[in-house]
Amino acid sequence: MATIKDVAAAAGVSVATVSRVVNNGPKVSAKNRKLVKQVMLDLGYRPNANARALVTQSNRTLGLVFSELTDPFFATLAGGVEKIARSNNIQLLISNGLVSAETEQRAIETLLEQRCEAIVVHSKALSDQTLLDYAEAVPGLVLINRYIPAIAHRCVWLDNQAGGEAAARHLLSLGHRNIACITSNYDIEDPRLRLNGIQSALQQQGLPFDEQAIASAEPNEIGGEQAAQNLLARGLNFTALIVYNDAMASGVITVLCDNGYRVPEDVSVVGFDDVLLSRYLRPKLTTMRYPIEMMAMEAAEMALKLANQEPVASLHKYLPTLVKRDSVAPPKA
Amino acid sequence: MATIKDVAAAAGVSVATVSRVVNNGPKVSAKNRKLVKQVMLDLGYRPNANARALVTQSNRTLGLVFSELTDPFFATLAGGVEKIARSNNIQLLISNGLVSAETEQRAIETLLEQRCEAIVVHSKALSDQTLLDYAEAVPGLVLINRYIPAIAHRCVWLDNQAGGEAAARHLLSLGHRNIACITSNYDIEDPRLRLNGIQSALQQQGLPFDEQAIASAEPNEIGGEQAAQNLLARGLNFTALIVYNDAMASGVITVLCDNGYRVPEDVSVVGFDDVLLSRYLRPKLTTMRYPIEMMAMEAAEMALKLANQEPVASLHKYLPTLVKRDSVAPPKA
DNA sequence: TTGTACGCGTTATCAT
DNA sequence: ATGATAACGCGTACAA
Repeated sequence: MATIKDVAAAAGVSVATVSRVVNNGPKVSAKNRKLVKQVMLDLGYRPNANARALVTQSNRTLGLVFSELTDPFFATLAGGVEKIARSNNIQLLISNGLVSAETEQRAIETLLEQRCEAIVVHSKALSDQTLLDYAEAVPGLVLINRYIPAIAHRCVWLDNQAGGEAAARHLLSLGHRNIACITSNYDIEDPRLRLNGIQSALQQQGLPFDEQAIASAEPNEIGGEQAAQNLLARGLNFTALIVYNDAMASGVITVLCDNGYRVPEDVSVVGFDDVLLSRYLRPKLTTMRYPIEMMAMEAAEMALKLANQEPVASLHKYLPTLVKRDSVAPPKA
Repeated sequence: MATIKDVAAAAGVSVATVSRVVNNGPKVSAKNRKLVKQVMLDLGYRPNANARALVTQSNRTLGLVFSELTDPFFATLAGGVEKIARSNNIQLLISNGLVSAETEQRAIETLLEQRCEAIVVHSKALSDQTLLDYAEAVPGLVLINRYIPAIAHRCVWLDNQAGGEAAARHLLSLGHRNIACITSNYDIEDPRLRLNGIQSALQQQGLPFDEQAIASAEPNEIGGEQAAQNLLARGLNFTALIVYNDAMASGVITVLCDNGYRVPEDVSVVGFDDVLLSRYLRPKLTTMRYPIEMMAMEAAEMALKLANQEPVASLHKYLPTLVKRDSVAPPKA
């Protein structure tokens, strides 16, 4: 590919002049400017972003560490980050952290080697300390879906406990007293926090929280089916089900229907995330909205600001909100 | 951030030696190798990928031009590309082409400035000629979901016409004679080709293709709802519906049910794409599977090979296959 | 085994 | 207004 030297030679000017017209620099004669532009076109010249990054010490690139593009939740997250990158004319570099601490770390390292100015990290496997170290070393690094008090202003996170509590409260207010839970078996804090929230809402009503009424599985449709089957097999009496996420809820509803339970007449179901899917399900899913796109956009904006030495707010906590649709009803008398 | 010089100085060796240990070069004493590695850790040294790209003339980066991460179809596409990039230890650079020719072109240009060795392009707006020019200029560029005969070996595409035909054939074989269509109003060739396929299947049975039985709208759930309403409003008799994609089909089913039609007892519905959603719908959607992830993976692999001067097969055409689920049944007698 | 020095494509400084 | 030229951080041929 043609370099700036080639252009300079072909146009009979110096590289300095070419550089000026490339960057719309001020001091260059109209005649030369036109000439150089023509030569650039003829040669198919495109400035080399790598060389440029080297000398300017900034490559206008935003890195994103996260796991699965195929998962609608993460796709929405990535979409939010991409929007901000685009509107700022910044390139988006994506690095997959999968689920293990090792790959997450390697993903961050790769981004650092690329000298991304800003980085948005979704990490569940890395320790607080490791993340703290990175945050200290990289000004433009922000955490999404994770809260570490020492760097609270660099974290964009959701109050999972409040979410669990709100879901349970809603059911309680309708009169439900036998509430079962289906949760994720991933060893991260999100499921625990949501469960805590549920428990807390129950306790405030003086109701017990039966450990037997909790089933866990992989946080996807299949997992939802399995967990629902396990729950049914225990022969419990429940009129409502709080499910870890919408994907699981979908599987849950399927199993419920297959076993002759009507949703919501016999069993109410509440999901979590408010992923696109929840609007397509029948009945349409009542769920806790996880404003992940908005959060991702804020995270990206913060990362850009921080990379640019600009200040950011000190708290970026989001609250899930209840989206009432058709999968919840009062319990039968 | 520490440079190779800093490390060299701190370790009391030359930059050449440091470079050797960084790249696991052969000729360096065990003592020095260990020493340098330690110093790198102490200083938090990370090789600068930009500088490296400059001198090696390759930056191990794969670019992807496409539109909407949030759309499950495109997310799956991106996921496929990402998989290949990851397994080859290559960075993924994402550039949004939105829908316009101008932005698509700018997206490609940006990727070229980054000197991506390989590029996968999903373009609907750019002209054949423009794409041809890029393909000629960039050896590692491949097109996905687009077929340009002159560079057939650089295209990974789906036979949309065959898809439409197969969908129609399936319904015909079940005895349906009144088939209506809901299509996308985007001005790209895919909807036209699918319609052609349907028409062809009908003609082979000596059946007419009623232009009145076609409704078009935006290719999403809302569009599906609108198109279905329009179709119903025309008071046509149809026992089956071929819909442009699964998202639209979802809206279609909703409207159908709301109007007292049962799916599939009263009306059969066939979707297109076999997006995750289709398995969650009730009834589960019968649809034409668009093997987009596989196609994306092949496109990415091809791009990498071509960038590496390796040969690739001459044809990469995919056929949509029928996925029978629960939204299709024979017409009532 | 180790070090020196050049070049990769740019930008930016300083003369002219 | 224009042109040399010194960085930027790194890989590597060549010399030692």
